[in-house]
Amino acid sequence: MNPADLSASLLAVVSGILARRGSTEKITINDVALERPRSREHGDWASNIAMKLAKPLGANPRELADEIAVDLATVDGVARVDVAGPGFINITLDAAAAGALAKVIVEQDADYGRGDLYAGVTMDLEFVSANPTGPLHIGGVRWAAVGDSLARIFQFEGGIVTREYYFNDHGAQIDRFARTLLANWAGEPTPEDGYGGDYIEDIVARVVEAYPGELEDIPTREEIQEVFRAVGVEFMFGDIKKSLQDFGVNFDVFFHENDVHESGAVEHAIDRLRELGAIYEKDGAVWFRSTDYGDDKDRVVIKSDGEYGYMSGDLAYYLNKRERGFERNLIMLGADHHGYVKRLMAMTAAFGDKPYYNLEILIGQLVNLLSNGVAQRMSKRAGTVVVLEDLVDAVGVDAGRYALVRSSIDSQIDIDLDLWSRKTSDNPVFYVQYAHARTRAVARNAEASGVDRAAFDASLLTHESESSLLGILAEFPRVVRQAAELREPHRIARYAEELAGAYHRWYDNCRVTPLGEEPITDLHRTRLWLNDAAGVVLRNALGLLGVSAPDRM
RNA sequence: GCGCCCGUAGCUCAGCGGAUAGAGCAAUUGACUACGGAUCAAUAGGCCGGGGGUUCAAAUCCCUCCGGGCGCACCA
Repeated sequence: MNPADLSASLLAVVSGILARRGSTEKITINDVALERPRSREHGDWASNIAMKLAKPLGANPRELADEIAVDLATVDGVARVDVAGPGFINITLDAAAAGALAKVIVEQDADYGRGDLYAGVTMDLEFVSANPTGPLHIGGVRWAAVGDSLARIFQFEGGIVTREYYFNDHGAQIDRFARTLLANWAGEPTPEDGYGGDYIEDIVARVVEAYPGELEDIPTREEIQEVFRAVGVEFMFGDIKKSLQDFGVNFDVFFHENDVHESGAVEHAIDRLRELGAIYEKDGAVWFRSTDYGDDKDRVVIKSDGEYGYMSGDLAYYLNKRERGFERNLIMLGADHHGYVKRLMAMTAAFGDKPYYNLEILIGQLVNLLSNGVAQRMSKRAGTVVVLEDLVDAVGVDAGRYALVRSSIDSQIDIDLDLWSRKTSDNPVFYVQYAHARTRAVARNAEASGVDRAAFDASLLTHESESSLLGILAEFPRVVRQAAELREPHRIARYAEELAGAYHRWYDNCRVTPLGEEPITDLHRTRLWLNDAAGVVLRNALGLLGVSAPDRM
């Protein structure tokens, strides 16, 4: 008996009552969704359907609840149904019905929790996309952790997911980067709009090293700068890729902005908008009439000097993604880019697509760094950069990823570097990982003392901590689905913590291996199933976060 | 001025229409001759930023004010 079965039973019961009352009120499976009560004394599952239906039926919610309760109590596997408060229906399953789940989970193993929310849907997730003008700073790292986790969640829900990095190797930022390298090489001061930071010197040295001849022999300054641009960007790009790989984030596509310009895709996109009547000319420039689609102001696509405006690249890139066949396109951006949302949605609508469906922009708040309790301002140009490697060096990949993915992206998060670099375990990731390691230790001990999974009798799982653990295990598929729908991976992390807590409590109360000379019984064997089920779900949850589930710590 | 996000326990943050608002850390107390004590049990700590409104029911939805962060170029 899982929540879906129970919902179906409840639906049948309520439909029967509606028919009996001669009501034309229509209800669906969504109306009878069960929730897990906060307090254990309210049973395993609760429904508020009676309160929802009371008004349209003109009925007293408590009486209606009583009526539902009587019928529901006859359902197989339901031990007790109580009506409480203003009309809550609290359902308690019998131990056998609730406990059967443990075996199901162990048998489904890595597939437990998998859903079909996005079955067969092509999805492109674009994230990080930092300019190759420096190492990955901490802000970009948040999206690496969150974006990769989201991709895993979508895949778990059946989505056909592409992880994509938009590599901006075209614009003025790259020119600034090249000029900075050139100036450093020539022993000149860093240009006013250039980049600071120790890595500049390093890159310069590597470019000099990599260049087959002598840079001094190149006749013009422009040509030398071009060498620094091409080779320097390549190095930077390689460094970023490697950092991400080491962080467990692997992109399927690295898309170069240059391609979009060189392939004629920009003209193609503008032509397309022109056909659709969304393009006009004014003051010698070419404009996209984005205000027709909800934007605050129209946007320049070709400047009066003939150069392409910034947005032209976005137009071409989006169209390119659609032409590559992606139904859903998600872009993750930092809060400093939230102003883009309207114009990108206007673009989506102008192309005849559905805003917030074919294109979604996820805006995440910035990460603050605290050092000695003082916020550090990050600036690439000033060189006060905290990069991915700093975080990994301080706390490791697992803790780093977990910490970044544990909070809602709507919240700014503070990362106290002093605290984190202490490597103490005041980070919940250890709590969760330890719970998993413990499930493995218990399984090892069970094997050593002769407890196996030859028997399974769910009716023996009667301890309070067992029904509590089972209730949480049952929720995993719903949590995954919700995390996918809301694009909120942090829900998985919070769930994992709750599960770890329930597991530790169960461990404290219920032994899998017998003590001393006690004989091995079916209770021990059945508990081994439950133990392993908890291990499976902890492992699956951590897997969705890109965090390892160690067997030993 | 306009726009987006946030204001919940000492700290970092969950909860986003339901029943007594939660977790981790920090504090106090207790449990190791019991499957790893990296654990567990207990105590203490909240006008859920302020004020209106909608609802049977609001931390959650709407309005407004206050406070904080980030944006509003023919820059990228």
